[in-house]
Amino acid sequence: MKNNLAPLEPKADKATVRRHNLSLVLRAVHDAGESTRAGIATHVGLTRAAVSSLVEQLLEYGFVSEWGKTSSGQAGRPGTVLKVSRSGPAGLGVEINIDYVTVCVVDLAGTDRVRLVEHFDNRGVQPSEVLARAARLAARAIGSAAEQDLVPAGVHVALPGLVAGGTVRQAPNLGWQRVAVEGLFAQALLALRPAHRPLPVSSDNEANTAALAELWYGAGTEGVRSFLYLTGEIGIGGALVLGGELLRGAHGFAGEIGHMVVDPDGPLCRCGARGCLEQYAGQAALLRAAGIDADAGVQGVTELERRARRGDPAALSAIGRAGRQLGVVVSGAVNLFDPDAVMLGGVYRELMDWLAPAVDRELALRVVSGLWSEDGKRLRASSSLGDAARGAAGVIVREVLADPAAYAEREQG
Amino acid sequence: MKNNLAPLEPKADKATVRRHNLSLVLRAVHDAGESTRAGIATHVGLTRAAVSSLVEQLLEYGFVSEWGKTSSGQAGRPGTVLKVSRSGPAGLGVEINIDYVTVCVVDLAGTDRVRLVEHFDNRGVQPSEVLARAARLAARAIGSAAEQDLVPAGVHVALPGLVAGGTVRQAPNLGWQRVAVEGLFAQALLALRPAHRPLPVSSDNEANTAALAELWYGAGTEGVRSFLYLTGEIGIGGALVLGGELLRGAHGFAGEIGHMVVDPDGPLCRCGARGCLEQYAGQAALLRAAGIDADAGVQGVTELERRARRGDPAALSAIGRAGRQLGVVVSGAVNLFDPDAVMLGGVYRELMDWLAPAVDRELALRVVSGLWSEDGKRLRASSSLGDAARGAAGVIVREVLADPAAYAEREQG
DNA sequence: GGGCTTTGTTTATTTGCGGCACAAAGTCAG
DNA sequence: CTGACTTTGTGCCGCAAATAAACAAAGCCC
Repeated sequence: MKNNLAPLEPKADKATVRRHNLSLVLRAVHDAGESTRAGIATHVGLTRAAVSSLVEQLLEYGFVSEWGKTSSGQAGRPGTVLKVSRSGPAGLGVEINIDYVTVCVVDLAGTDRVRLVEHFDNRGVQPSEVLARAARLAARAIGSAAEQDLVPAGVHVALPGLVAGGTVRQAPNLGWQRVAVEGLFAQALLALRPAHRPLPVSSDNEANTAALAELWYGAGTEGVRSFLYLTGEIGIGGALVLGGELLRGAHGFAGEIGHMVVDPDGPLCRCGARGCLEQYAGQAALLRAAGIDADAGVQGVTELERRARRGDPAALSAIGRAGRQLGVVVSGAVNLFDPDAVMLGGVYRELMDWLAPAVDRELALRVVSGLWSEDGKRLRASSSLGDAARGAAGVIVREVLADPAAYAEREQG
Repeated sequence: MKNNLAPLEPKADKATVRRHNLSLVLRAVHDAGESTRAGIATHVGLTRAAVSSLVEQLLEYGFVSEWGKTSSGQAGRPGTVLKVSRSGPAGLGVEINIDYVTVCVVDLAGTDRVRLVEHFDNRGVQPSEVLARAARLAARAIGSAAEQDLVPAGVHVALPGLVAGGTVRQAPNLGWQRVAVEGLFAQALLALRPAHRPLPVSSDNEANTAALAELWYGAGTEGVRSFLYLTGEIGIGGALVLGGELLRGAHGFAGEIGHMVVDPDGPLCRCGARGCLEQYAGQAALLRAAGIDADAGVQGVTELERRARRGDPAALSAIGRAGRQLGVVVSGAVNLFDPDAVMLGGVYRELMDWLAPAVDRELALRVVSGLWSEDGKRLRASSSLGDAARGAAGVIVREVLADPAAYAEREQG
């Protein structure tokens, strides 16, 4: 009777209703792209009067703006066009990766308004040094944003590693261990802008925010709200999106697909175990199998693609083998999670043409629900429109959209 | 901008608030076991006046009942004791399995009030025949419940197979394919009780409801709200619970762990693929490896346990090997899903003592977050208190608890 | 220009919670 | 035993936010 109590959600009252409907209307305006009070009212089921009142408040706070009248050839009085404001609150996303840092500012409508990239090999550099560098870039982005009347509501930092509770537990590719990123980044940013109010800082795994970018900004995946996202880089990152929500797991470490097992007695992995997927389908393994220098990095992958395109047998068989192993593991993940689609990102995107058939074959063979083969487009390359930085910025944007009242109170009160 | 729109949730108004708070108070009473209006008020954050009004309504509908006064030695006026009603709405759970059918009625407090089991080999029998048999048992259970003033609010049917949208897509162990269980069961039940209002019928995978039973009624797992549940039977069933919610996947087929891959070139599985976990750690494989007749069923497992207890080397090595393979696959699932715990049910429960060390070793080696070894109790045998039928009944109970107003309206209006 | 339609606002009404006061029913100190 | 104190549960009033209905505004169409 007292077992495994679900924590009770907070009570509801008038204020809750208002907050909820405020967010509802804002998101309706967001999703419609262009709409009127009356349109929103019929869409969300509120009366026109209620929507009017809510929109008035959203206008006041600067979340939406009016854009003249609808001049459609329809009968009746034309409505006032509502759009999500192109100025005001925005999201700031930071991606810290092996050899670059990307910072971007996304407005409420979801468009990328500022983007700064700095190439620099972060391996072996002191974390605080890297974070300070990222903070400088972020500060510049905030400046550019201000020129467009955009004010970041928060920063979300994405990193390649296990991150939870504001700290990087480990990031093997960066060589980091137990780094309090949120604190360090906030500190560095505050030092650069001492006059300003500190920006709320949050952090996440890079694969997670990349998956969210795919969800929110990806092209050609309309209606896909549950998918497994894989990104082949130095390591293999993964993330799970279920019903439009990121699956973070009990401690925030979900999605680590790179160390699922292909062969329990396979080659030793740097994680200490044997036969991890990374040793078969990771970038280094892929290049090595094709007879290319495994440390060649991005150039190596382009070279591999070139050879595959030429029909080089060694390249094709290397990709095919990796694809099969990838398919074996991914089919397991699909059996566990039953997603709508599997998206391949990172280096897999370039190799998709040769990789996909092998992966798909294993999926069709091994996915037990028998649903895999029924329609063809369930294995896809990830869209180029979403990257980890944009997803990170999107996290902030979604927070504002989910509770505009909270943001407004924070700013005003 | 118009990408992957999340469906907007319904608007909120006064009625929504009332429904929400009604459920909140009811669940608070449920969780506390015994409480007073004032206690609930401070716990959920509402005023005593509001709670009074809500409780009055819950009393009227029969969800809670008063049980005299608190006679604690505390100063102040004693409060009226509130408990979840032991009569009124209840949950009816039906588990249809290979060689038995279990039906049980669970009251709002979560106690098992009626339980009927019928042993019968359902393999190869016409689905409609099996469902009719189950419906007869269910009708008897409804009768017994009525004698205790319990009225089922709905039936939830659990089956060993892929079930979604009210139909069993396939249940290899029963030999079923595309059976519309909900419709057939509802029809059979209605035929037995023509005078009564038809009971809402829903259905689910048996592993899913077993996992929910573990969540709601299991012992010794307080605070564990995210776990991977495995049940070794003829096949290997699995389910994922995340933050107290069952993870069903995009089509309802999540949790199929039995066909994750141990060795891509391993023995052929009846699913058509090679090297599935089931071929290594399934009941048949386990018995065969230990030199016991694989068709011996439950007796075979008891025999295996006896031999293991005696120290029979063949038995121990068979279990150890299966444990290792199980551990390999489960570690992959843990990396992907990052649960709090892994629960082993079914035949694994009896073999836990010899199985667990091997499984745990692989987990400690392969779980990449490095969290596995930090505390010891993350691999557990599932509790004996929860079975699939009870979990199924619990699903109905939770529905009522989640929206008592809806239930009351359905009954009254 | 008058009828029709649609939009957005205004006004009155409803409803559910918060705040406060108060009666009820106990404990505790002397 | 009695009065001070504490805690519980319940009226009563006010407020906020949504609904309902009426109305003015601003276009189409004949």
